Amino acid sequence: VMILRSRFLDARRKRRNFSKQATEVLNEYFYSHLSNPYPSEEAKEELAKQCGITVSQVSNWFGNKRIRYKKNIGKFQEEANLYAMKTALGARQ
Amino acid sequence: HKEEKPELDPNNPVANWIHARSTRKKRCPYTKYQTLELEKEFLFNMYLTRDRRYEVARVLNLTERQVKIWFQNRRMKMKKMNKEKTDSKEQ
DNA sequence: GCGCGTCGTAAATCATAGCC
DNA sequence: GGGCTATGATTTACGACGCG
Repeated sequence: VMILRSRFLDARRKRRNFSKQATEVLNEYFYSHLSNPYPSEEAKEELAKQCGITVSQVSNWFGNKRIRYKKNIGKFQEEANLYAMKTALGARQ
Repeated sequence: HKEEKPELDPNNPVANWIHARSTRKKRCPYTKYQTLELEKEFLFNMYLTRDRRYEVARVLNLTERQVKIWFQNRRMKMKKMNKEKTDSKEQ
């Protein structure tokens, strides 16, 4: 009964945007691998775990991110700078 | 630290990414009728015979290649749905 | 080699969350 | 509340590679 109920609710649950922290993790990976933003299956599993989402959702996120970034690099410049700075600072410590 | 590199490069980092062929057909969403008929056929059998493929393509006004690829994609979708179902079941 | 299989993806499109 | 854009998911179409 619990299973049926949760499945019913899951099916009808509305999509939510990912948490700020999850988006943070995904963006960090994306911008620190900007020359080749194609995580391996293992990397996707690790990201999924860190973000509390599924591997499929990680794949969707990278697919969307790559195409949207490519379509309008200018729009993402500020974001790119932000994460580049963040990883630079992180690498220094 | 290292000399320059990957981030921040004002030059297009996208240049290295793989690109679709310019000859690729633009995606063309199928009609409700086409999709419904394809789903019915898929329910009947997940794999098409050559004759069946020809018939379906003719009736729905699609190419045999489109029908073949639709079935390939549909099988991948089913696989994904099954995986998600079993994944959520065991936890 | 051919022909059809899966796998991963690009790109367009869909659906709607969420902001102003 | 209503329009509008951002965002996550789904749908076509292929390239790469495998197998019989």
